[in-house]
Amino acid sequence: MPTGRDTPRQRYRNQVRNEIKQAALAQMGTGGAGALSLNAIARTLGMTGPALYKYFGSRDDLLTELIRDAYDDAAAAVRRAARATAAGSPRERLHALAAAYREWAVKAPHLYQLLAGTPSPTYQAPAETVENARAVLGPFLTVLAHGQCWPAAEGLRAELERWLSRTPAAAAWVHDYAPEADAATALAGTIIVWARLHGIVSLEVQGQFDGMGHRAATLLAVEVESIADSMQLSGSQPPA
Amino acid sequence: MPTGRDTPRQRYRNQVRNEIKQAALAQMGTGGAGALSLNAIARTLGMTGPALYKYFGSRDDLLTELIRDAYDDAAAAVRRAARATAAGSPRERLHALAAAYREWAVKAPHLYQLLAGTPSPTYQAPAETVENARAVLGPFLTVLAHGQCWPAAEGLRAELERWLSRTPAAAAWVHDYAPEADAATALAGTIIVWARLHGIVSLEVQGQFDGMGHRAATLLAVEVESIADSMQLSGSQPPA
DNA sequence: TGTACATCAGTGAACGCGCGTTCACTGATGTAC
DNA sequence: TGTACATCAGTGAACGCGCGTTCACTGATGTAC
Repeated sequence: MPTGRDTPRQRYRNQVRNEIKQAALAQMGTGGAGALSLNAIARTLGMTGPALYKYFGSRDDLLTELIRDAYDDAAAAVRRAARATAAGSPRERLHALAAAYREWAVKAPHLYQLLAGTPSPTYQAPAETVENARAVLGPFLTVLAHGQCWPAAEGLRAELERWLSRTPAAAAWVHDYAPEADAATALAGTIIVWARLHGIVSLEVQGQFDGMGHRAATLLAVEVESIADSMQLSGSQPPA
Repeated sequence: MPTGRDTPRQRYRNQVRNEIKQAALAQMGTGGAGALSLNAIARTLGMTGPALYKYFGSRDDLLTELIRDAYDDAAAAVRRAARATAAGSPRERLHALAAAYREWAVKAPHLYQLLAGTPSPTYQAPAETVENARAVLGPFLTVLAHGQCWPAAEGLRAELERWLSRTPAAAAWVHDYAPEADAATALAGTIIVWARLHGIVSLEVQGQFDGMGHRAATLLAVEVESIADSMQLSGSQPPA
């Protein structure tokens, strides 16, 4: 379907670009980190290796774009959950955001590995990455803006408060997503949720829970409920 | 120093084996997962590639041994902390175990990546791995044997209880480390601690906290204190 | 509508590279008598 | 103590492989008049 001023050639070009990316992800699915080979991708698309250079400047360019896409995709999934629960209680929303993040990762494990793992020996991630990660965590700030700090977390909160006062870009980010909140408290909660999410999801995606008798979703719900209790979020836990 | 019946040749052999492993780890430090090259290792030791085949059957054999060593090392670090705090309160001991695990990982990030990440495209981990992971987590079971389950975690506990009754090997493992305890409760707590530890440590080791204004140790202490509160462990938090 | 020209996707050959692994060998170290 | 033999660490050449990337090219698609 032509959109506006896209010429047929451009549409074809975009289509092939997407096929290349798709093949690249599939290939990383079986083989992990550094298993991305331009020649192998070309082969699965019925092309020869050099043809890919019409679409991407180099192997690293392709990798960079895949990582950017993955961040965008994750951020979109979280944002979607935030919109879908806009009318819910903070506690419900936190459960929804965390579940959305986990489900996104489980559905697209190759993408998750791209964000979570060190992708490749030689590859150096672009600085842009920080921005992208912030977009994923933003909605958590919004929800946790309704939370209180608790005694054991005061030390963490204090470190973050000092940092925010020294780092305008970070303060602006928090303010964007949680304008009314105590920034350091919302950020402390977000970091905790982030670490808990990452711990559970990365263990699950790497199959380390396979030999254990619990579901990752159950574990995640316990952990989200725990932080919601600590921060005294209002609302009740949604049914599983 | 010759130990018993070690001939000089065997001592030399062991020494070179260790030098190879050491070089392998250093190489994985700069380059991550699949960056392990026999030829490169040999070069740094002033040898030629084929010489390594006198010490290891193949590249995969070397990798397998490195992973086994890493697990042993991690387990030893945690065990050491458990012994050093044997007289302490459960809460103090839990902080000590978690801190020991994190410090081990931070001091030897290459080793940690070996346990945590998917090591290499082609490499398949041996089944032995589950045993090794259990040795690392064992001391946590012992300490958390003093904990209570809390309402939000009942669902997780129930899943684990069902699994333990179906899986004698797992039940035996828990019983070894926590003979007096409610096995499912101790295990639920251990899995939560494991996931929190892994989340924090892997984010730290991958440098994802670098752009943020808190120390990982502070975050870990908050998280350990949180689980200690949830499980009503006795004792007070040791000073940082 | 038809013709001349420009664009550009894709090919095939070639480059240099490093890899894991094998093999027959050299030469030093250790052992048996 | 000296000699004959076995062990074994390490070498150097060679194998086949796949990689990223370059280059000059062909041929189809699109554009301008």
